[in-house]
Amino acid sequence: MIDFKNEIAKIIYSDELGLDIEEIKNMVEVPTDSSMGDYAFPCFRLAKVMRKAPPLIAKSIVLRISEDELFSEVKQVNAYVNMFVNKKVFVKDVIEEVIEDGKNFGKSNIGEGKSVIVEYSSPNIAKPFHIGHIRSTVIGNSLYKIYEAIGYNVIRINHLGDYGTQFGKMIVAYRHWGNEEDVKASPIQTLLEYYTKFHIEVESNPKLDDEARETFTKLENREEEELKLWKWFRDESLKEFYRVYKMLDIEFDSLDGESFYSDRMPRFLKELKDRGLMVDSQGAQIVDLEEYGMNPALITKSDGSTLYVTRDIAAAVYRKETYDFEKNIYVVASQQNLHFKQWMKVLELLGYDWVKDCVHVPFGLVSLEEGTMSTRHGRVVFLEDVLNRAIEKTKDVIKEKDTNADDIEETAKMVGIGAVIFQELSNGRIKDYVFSWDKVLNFDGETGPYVQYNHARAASLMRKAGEEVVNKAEGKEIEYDYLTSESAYNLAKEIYRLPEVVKEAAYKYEPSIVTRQIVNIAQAFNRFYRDEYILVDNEKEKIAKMALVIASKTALNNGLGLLGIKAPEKM
RNA sequence: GCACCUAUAGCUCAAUUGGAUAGAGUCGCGCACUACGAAUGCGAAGGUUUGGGGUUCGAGUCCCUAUAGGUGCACCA
Repeated sequence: MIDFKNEIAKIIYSDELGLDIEEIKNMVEVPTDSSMGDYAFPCFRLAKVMRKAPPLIAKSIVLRISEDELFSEVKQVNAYVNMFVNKKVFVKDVIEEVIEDGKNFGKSNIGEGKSVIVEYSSPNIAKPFHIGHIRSTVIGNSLYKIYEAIGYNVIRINHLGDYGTQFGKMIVAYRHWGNEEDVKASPIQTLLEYYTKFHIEVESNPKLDDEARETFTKLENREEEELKLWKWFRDESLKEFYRVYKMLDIEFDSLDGESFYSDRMPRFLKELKDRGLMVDSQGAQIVDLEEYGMNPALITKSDGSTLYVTRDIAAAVYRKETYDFEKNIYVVASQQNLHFKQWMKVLELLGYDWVKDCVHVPFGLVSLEEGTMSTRHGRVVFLEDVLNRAIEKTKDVIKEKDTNADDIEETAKMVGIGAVIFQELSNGRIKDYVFSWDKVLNFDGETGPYVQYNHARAASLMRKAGEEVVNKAEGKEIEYDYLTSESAYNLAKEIYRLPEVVKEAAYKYEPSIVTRQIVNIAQAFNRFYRDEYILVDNEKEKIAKMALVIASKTALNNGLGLLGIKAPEKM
């Protein structure tokens, strides 16, 4: 597609400005009010260099941009150069590109030949998969799709919380009060009960804590009995996690969690010592970070066992050496901001300069109306329940509306689960939010079902138009004179933006930017649908309009795909 | 106490990174299903961008400060 900002920058560019084309391109903006133009160039910043009043500069620029093929009108308004693009050229350019690219529309090859790692989901073994986990899981999955779309080879890592003192406690609890059948029947629930019981019992019997630490040390030393139990707990938990991953259609390339790095740590302990970074403090080994305004990083406990700072250091180095990433992205809650700053600083002090390519992508807290989530106090909403209820709700809606959905079961899954994912990805990640059933089960307004609905409606139009018309539209036998209306043009404009929005989302690690754009496309499609009757008798007009319908459907489908949401043909 | 994050319409959120008259959805109100899907559309209403200073041609956006909420701060992850 024509890169209008770039075209404008090329025209405006001249040596005396002291700016390169890329800088000028970044100055080109889209006016908030489209009646002022499709693109605008503010001249304030040039005033200093050129020693001329901004409006005069604007005037001189206007003279250099001819009203030719690309622009139908260029005018100066105060310090701005306002440009209106040639609608016919623009609509043609967009439609032909989308039809040609099809499923690849929105993609680019910026990342070709390069790898990024996305670490996401990372639940703790033997703990329930609850609504709090949806954020990392769904944001990470979307970032994977977004980075893949801009050409990167993406490695998806589920950094399981499968190690640490907690497993010492779990094993101790199992030995005291557990039995095999209960665990097999309902692994996570049972293991959680043991874990909770441990915390109650330890109040009156502090020796249990010592026992747990010893047990964990045995696990670290890979003693057979402990290792066997640990592996069993892990496998049973994973089975339950995968039920949810399957519903969400999410996969991973690696499940190497914390345990995987357990035997890779001595190397770093040595490096830290050799560099004189390791300090003894109250029996523990620390790296002092006071001069960087941080608390010390705890490397090993007084009993010699390691902590998660150490494991994250080992993990980062392992990943660099294994995958040679350009970027190593961690989708982890903002509560861990300090932790990430700490271990990254330690790596920097060790001289690993690539640590600058490790990015923590934080997100805000999910709480319940009753307060912050707490499995031990029963304040928890399971993700699986949320998905199931969304599916049930969708079934009710389908029955009530008596729609033309073919397979109710399948459609309800697409729409219900899509609604939950969409909701999660519609706000900026850093925002905290309070989980609400009303909100997650609301399908009106700027929601997943709304976007899917418009996609289904476009599909419906294609079915009604018939194969012949669709084929001609896809064969680009299009008379663009039929697509000159304001609503057709605005729709094309929103579709046009998708590829650049994908890049922005990648660069900012922010899927919600894509979410917002597909809402814009759906809204513009709706307006086009309202303003113009599409299945007209005039064959050529019908084909032209169908081409725009197809382009809209493609854009919606691809956009939803980047969020990890399916686009039903009927619903 | 210190550090980081957040604060925009009744509610949930945007605002092209410092640009023109701050936009959507939702709630409530009033409309529209006898051409293509009402999970929809249209209209009106809704604002001292938390308060106060500052920086400059220009500030919701940057700086300072106050307030409110959240998160984190040594042997859990």
